[in-house]
Amino acid sequence: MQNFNSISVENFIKTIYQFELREGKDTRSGSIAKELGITNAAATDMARKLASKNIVAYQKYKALKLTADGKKMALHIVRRHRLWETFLHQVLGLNMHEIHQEAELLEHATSEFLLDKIDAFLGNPTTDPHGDPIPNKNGVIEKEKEVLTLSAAKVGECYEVCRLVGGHKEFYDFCQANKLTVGAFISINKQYPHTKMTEIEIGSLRISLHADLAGMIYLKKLKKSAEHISSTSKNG
Amino acid sequence: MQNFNSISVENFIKTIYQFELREGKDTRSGSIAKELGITNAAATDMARKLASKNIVAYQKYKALKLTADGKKMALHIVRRHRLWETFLHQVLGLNMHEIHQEAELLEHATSEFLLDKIDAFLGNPTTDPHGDPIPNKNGVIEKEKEVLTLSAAKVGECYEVCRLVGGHKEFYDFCQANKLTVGAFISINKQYPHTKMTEIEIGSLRISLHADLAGMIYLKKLKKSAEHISSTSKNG
DNA sequence: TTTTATTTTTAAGTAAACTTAAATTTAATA
DNA sequence: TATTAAATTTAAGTTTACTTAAAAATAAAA
Ligand SMILES: [Mn+2]
Ligand SMILES: [Mn+2]
Ligand SMILES: [Mn+2]
Ligand SMILES: [Mn+2]
Repeated sequence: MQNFNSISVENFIKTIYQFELREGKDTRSGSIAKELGITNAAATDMARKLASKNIVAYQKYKALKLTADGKKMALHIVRRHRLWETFLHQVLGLNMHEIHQEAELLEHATSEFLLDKIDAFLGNPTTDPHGDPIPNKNGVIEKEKEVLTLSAAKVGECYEVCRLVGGHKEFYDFCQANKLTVGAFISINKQYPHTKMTEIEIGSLRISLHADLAGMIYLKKLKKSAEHISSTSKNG
Repeated sequence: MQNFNSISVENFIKTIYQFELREGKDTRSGSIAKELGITNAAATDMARKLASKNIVAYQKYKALKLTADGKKMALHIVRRHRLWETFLHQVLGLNMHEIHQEAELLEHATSEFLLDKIDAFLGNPTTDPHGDPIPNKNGVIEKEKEVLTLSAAKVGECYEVCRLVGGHKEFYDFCQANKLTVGAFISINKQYPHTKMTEIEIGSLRISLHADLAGMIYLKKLKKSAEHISSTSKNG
């Protein structure tokens, strides 16, 4: 494609891409800086530099946006990240948090050649262990399905957990401890809008989650009945 | 152990370590610079910097030497490199040259945690696919066996190929094309000291190699007879 | 042992990726 | 709307890992 980008540049581009998608996150330079653990000044410098290379569409004081080129780059990095996550999970058995951490480094040290080998070895997977879609070799990614979070789910309905969008250890520890894994089946017992709590049932467990956590758990509605569900859970 | 070293520092330390071992290679700053593709001036800078951190024992105009600390660091990098090579070969089926290239990058992006997982997955291997020993977790490496190269082998004797010390694609391509793999059995037909050629027999093949290549192929003497050998070759 | 060639070091400078501190702009609030 | 607060940008400076060019030291050749 073009010459090679540094780790700092790759992380910067990837972060903008991810923040553009996730609601509740903006792509102002300050937010990107905070996520990357650098100062606002450094983020501005980087934004200006990438703008000169037509990777970022930069306007002073405005939110950062990727150009078409930038987005394509981001998708290639995301592909490396998610294929590594899938590989580390399936082959070496690392857990949700561990795969993320390791992939964060490996994504910057992986040739196209090696990536193809990993992809083929895994049988060209389309989602990673967190339920996130893996862009294909051309940078094409399955567009976000009409998903809803646990916070927005309807009382009485049954759902399948299809995505865990966290990133931090504590979140995944909580999910694992409560059998909230991708593919798990749950039903909604009650919503408490004022306190922002959701009470769910998973297997024989009944747990209450605050929106801070529930908003990171994405669901897919099921047709099946609740009774049927409890006996066919994929995970657990 | 200590804070983290950059990729440049890791490659520098590793190169000194490897050049210290390989005969025909010296560790003068110019040699290291050439190997790393940097200028002599840059190598001198790095040597002085690492000397200030007690990683390199540096004296002006003298060959570079690692301190005890430096050697320990080098062994940890070598461990990462060789475990990755083994993993890529055994799990993803990459060839001799490919594993080296990829490991050259991955070795700098691998946590102790992940390395332990890889090590355990492989069953704590002690040699990599090139026949090179893998240092253990504490940086202890099996000391070089009394090995001889193909150039120095005796006519009429039988040997097992135990190490391919090349590094460049063409060498490995040549070896693979001629069934010269680690574990292969060969016998020496003739030595031509003046032209520095060695004629060997491997299976039904009879090939002649110049010392430039033959010097990179290490052998272990066998007790078995040549007849027995041809029917029990591990590789091929 | 001179002279010459090679190697190494020093000096000065660059680019990337940061930092802190001050100036500017935008957003929020009284 | 005027004032204050928060975010962003600019300016200036640092560290790392290089570079080129000149000076100094070592090694090789005459
Ligand atoms: Mn990363
Ligand atoms: Mn993921
Ligand atoms: Mn390397
Ligand atoms: Mn090797």
